[in-house]
Amino acid sequence: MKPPQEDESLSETLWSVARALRHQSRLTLTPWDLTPSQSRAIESVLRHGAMRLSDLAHHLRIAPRSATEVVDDLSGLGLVERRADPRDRRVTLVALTESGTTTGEAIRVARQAEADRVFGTLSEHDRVALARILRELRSAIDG
Amino acid sequence: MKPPQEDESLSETLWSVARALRHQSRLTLTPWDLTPSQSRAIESVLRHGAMRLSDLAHHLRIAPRSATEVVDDLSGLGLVERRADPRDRRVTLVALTESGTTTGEAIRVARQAEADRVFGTLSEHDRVALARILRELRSAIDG
DNA sequence: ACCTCATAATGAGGTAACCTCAGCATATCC
DNA sequence: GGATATGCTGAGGTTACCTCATTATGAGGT
Repeated sequence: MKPPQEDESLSETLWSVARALRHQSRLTLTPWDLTPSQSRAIESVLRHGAMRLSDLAHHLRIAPRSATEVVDDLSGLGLVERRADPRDRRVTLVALTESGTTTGEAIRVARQAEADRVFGTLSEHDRVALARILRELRSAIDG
Repeated sequence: MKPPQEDESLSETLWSVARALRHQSRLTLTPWDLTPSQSRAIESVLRHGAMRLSDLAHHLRIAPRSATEVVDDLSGLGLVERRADPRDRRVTLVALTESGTTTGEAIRVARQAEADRVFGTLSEHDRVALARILRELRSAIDG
C-alpha cells in the first residue's frame, strides 16, 4: 500500500521542474529581448527553412492569425521577411533575413549550452531512463 | 561522443509531457468550469484553511491585486467568502463556503484519480527513479 | 469563360489573466 | 500623535492569444 501523497508530490515535482526550466529558458533568451513565441518562430524557420505562415502557426501551435502577429513583430525587428511563393500566390513564405539567421544560430548555441548545463549533470544512464519514463508517461496521458 | 540531438530531444520530451499534463489537468477540471487559477485557489484554501488574500496570492504566485480578481470570481460563484480578520482589520480572510468545500473535495478526488491514472502506470521503481532524477534536474537548473 | 467552393493571409474587434500605480483604511513604532 | 509601513482594491494598461469577416487566389466542374 503506497501512501497517496507519493503520486501527488511526483506530479508537483514535475511541474516545478517545468516551471524552473521555463524560467531558465527565459533567462537564456534575455540577450535578444524576444518573446518565447518569437524565438520559437526563429528556431523553427532556422531548422526547417522558409515556410508558409500557416505552417509556422502549426509549428507554434497557435492560430494562423496569431502567427501573422508574430511575423509582423519579427519583421519589424528585421529578423524575418515575407516572400512570395512562386507556386501559389496566396501564400506568404516566412524566411529569415541575414540578421535573423545570425540571431537564430546564436540562440541555438545558447539553448544547447543551457541544455548541456541542465541535462549534462545527469548520468548517461539517468538520461536514458528519464527519456524512457517520460515517454511512458506521455502515452499514459494520451492513451 | 554523444550526438547533440540527445539533450535537445530530452528537453522537448519533457516539454511535451508537461503540455500533455496541462491538457489533461484542464480536462479533469471541465466538470466545474473553473480556470486553473480558480481551482488552484480552492485547492490551496482547502489544504491550508482560510488565509489572507495576500497569502493566497503568494501560493498562486501572482500579485495580490490579481488574487483580488480570482477571489471576486470565486466569490461570485459562491465558492469562497471574504471574512474579517479579528486580529487585523486591514486583512480579508478568504474562506471556503460549504459549496466551495464540497467542490474542493470533489476536485481533489478527481485530481488524485488523474494522478493515479497517469503515474500509476509506472512501476514503483520508475516512480522512485523519476522523482530522484527530477530533483537532480531541478537543482541543476537552480544551482 | 464562368461559376462555385476551398484555402491563405489579414483587418477588426474581443478576451483572459495577468500587471503597475495610486489611494484608502488600518496598524506599528517612535 | 505623527511618520511610516502594510493590506486590499479601483483604475487603467499589457500581452498573447482568440474568432469572425473579408480579400485574393487557386482548383474543379460545366
